[in-house]
Amino acid sequence: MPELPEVETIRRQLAPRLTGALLVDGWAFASGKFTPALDAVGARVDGVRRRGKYLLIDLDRDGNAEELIVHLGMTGRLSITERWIPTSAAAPTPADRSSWARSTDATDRPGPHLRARWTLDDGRALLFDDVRRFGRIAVVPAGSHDALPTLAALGPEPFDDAFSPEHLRTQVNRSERAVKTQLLSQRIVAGVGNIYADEALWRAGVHPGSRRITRAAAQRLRDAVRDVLAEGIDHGGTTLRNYRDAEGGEGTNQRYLDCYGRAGEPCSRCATILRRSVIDARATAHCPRCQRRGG
DNA sequence: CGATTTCCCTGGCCGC
DNA sequence: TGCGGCCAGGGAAATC
Repeated sequence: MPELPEVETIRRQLAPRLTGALLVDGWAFASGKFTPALDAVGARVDGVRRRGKYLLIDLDRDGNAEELIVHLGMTGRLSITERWIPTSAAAPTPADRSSWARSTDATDRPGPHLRARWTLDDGRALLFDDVRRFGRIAVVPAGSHDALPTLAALGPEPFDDAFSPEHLRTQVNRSERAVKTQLLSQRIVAGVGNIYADEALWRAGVHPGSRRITRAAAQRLRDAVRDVLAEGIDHGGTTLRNYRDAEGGEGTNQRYLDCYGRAGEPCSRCATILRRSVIDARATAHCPRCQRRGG
C-alpha cells in the first residue's frame, strides 16, 4: 500500500539510476491499465518526480516533453535490473523464467506478476510488478492529466505552503463527509492513504468521523499530517505486507505506528484500548479517549 | 455536477 | 489436507 512516503522513497532511489537513460524496448501485460507503458519506448528519461502517490517520470522525445505516469496501487513495485537477459522480445516465457532462475543476481529475476518492462539503452531494465493489478500506467504530454481525474484534481503537496491549517479547516468543513474520508480523497492534500490518515488523526487527537473541525484541531492535524509523512520518508516507508522499495528492501516505519492496525491494543499515550471501526469502507483504528469528536 | 456506490484483483489467513 | 469465506483498499467508472 504505497502512500506518499513509500512513493517518495522509490523516487529517490530511481532518480539517479534512471535519469539520462533511453527506453529502447518495452513489454506490457495485456491489460489497458498497463499497455500504455509501450508508449514510452523511444524516449529518454529527464528526471523522476512525484505528486501525491503518483510517480511522474519526465521524458524527452525528440525535444517534446512527455510524462510516464505510474501509480503503484496496492501492490505495485518498481525495480531496476542490473542487466536484462532477453530470450524473447515479448512476454516473459517459461524459457525466460528459466533463464532468470539460473541467474545468481536476484534483481535479474522478476516475480511472476510482471506487468511492464522497459529496457534501457545500457542493457538494464525498469520492471513494474503488481500482484493485484490495482496499479496503472499512462504516458501523456507533459502536464496533461485529463485522463487521470484524481491526479488532475489533486490537492497541494503536504509540505507546500498551500496546505495551511485554514485551507484544511475550510475544505473539511464545507463538506458533510468524515474528516478521514476527506484526508483520503486526495483533494485537500495529496498523498495520504489509510495508514498515515489513522496515524495523523491519532497524533492530532481528532476523531476520524468528525464532520467539523475547529481552528485548533486543524492546526494540529495539518502539523500531524506533515510530521507522520516526513517520519515515514525518514524510515523508508511502512512495510506491512507487500511494500518493497526499488531495491527490494523493506521500510522500518511499521515499528513506529501508534494507531493503524492496532485496534484492540492499548493506546501508547493513555493506555485506553484502541477501537476498530469502518469509515467509508476503510478499516479504521482510533483512541476513544484521545480522539473526541469536535476536539 | 457533486455525492455515493460498485468494481477491479489475488494472496494470506482463519475456521471447519 | 482442502476449501470456502473473508480481508486488505486507491482510484476510476457507473450510478444516483
